[in-house]
Amino acid sequence: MSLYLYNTMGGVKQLFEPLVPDRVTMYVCGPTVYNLAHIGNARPVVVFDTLFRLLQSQFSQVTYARNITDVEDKILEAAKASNRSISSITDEYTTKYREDMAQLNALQPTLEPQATHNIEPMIELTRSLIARGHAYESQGHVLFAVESMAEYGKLSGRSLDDMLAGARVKVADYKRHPGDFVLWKPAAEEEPGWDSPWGHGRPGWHLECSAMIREHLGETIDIHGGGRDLIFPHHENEIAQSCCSRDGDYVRYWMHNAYLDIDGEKMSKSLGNFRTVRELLKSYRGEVLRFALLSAHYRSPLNFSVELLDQAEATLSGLYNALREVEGVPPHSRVALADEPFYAAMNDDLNTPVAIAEIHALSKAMNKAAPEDKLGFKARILAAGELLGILHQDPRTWLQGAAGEKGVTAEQVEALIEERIAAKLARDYARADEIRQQLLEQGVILEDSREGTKWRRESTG
RNA sequence: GGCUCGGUGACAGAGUGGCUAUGUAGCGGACUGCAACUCCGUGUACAGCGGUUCGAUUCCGCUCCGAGCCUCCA
Repeated sequence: MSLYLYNTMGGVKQLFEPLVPDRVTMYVCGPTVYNLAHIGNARPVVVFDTLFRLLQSQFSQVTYARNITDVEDKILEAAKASNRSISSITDEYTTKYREDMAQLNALQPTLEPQATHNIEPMIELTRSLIARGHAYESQGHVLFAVESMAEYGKLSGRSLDDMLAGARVKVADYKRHPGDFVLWKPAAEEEPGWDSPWGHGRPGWHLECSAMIREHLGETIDIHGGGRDLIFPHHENEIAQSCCSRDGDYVRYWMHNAYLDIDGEKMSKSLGNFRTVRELLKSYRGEVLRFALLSAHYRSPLNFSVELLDQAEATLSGLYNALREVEGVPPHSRVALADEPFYAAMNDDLNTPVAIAEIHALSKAMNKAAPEDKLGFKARILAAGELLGILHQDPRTWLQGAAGEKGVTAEQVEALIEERIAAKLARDYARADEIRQQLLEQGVILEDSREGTKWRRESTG
């Protein structure tokens, strides 16, 4: 089964082949830890976690790094505004970030390098850029000279002329060219900083990724991912830094996810139209959020709304309901992934909507299958779910433990079911219906079957 | 202004030059004591106008609308 990925560099789907056979290196831009992650920030996490799972299913050694940016102007501002130390802020939000992403069933990356622990490689990188004539020092800053790189702008498909034409930024007087960007900047006495050949200072935004990739993953990596909005300038500048500091490739496959829209507008911190993951987890289980994020292809914008989450929850419950009907856990027999339609969809540039549709097809087939065949379908559904990071819970737990769990307890429900069974045996259908109605008002749905009465909580938003 | 990317049925969302995407919701039927679940069926969906073609939602052009990047942002 061949994996095809859309490469932003070049703009076409390509067959994915790691540089070193059976060994994959992937780096994804992680959070700047100065506040809570919003659901838009969670999209790349879920998308690349899913890719991580897919890669692990076919390559024996997959190294996945996701950085933590713990030095940045926003953090300094946050510290100043709240009168707290930098580290107390970055520690708090690093922890919360990990907690939130774990709720989305995102696996821990292989590595989580932190910027402040990798200053030396950044200084080294800067030094080599100066030595090779691609960077210069000016008024305490070290800047990358974009004109020194013939291919600058290749990833984002823009030329220096285009950028100048649209320049809305006032150009700092220490820049030779308006497009030059900061590698190292001076820090005021009271600001955090590190000693460098260019004085007390701190790194520019783009520097850490280039330096940490080289430090932890190597000169050339296979996959680099992040949100679309990072294409320019962030990733463009990373390429400039890394490619100009030595010879050779930097990243072989660039992948970028589209963002979440709210009312047709991008969800973003600056627009203020965001919902934090932490807030949403109060109303929806992490699996619902994850499923919702996977319901659109990663390169398409996704309309985010309460309706989307409610639909996601209803859909998941339908699948869990089908799984509950099939008693027993499939043996750990290998599902032949290569033969599975859902696997083919995943290998087609991570086409999760189609993969999900294939799970529905399996679910439907399982419902109609002869009893002895059902377990086989269940195994295939669970294998598909595992690849997507969903359907990993016990169906009963899922169905009976909906978010909130307000109202009646499981024990009360069971007791009422007993009473209702007795009423039914006595042909007291009025009482039986009364109990059903009473439970329904508490958000509990009963399902009678030959094997007895099952129940589940209604999906709620 | 420069550079990109989109407009699919109530909602979400794939995909394709001619064949049911899929799901949620709705409607009809089977099943059920009644329900639920499940199954079966169901909706003049592809922004508009031209063009290419035997045939276009799918290719090309134009128009309208929307979004993104160019400045911190997943």
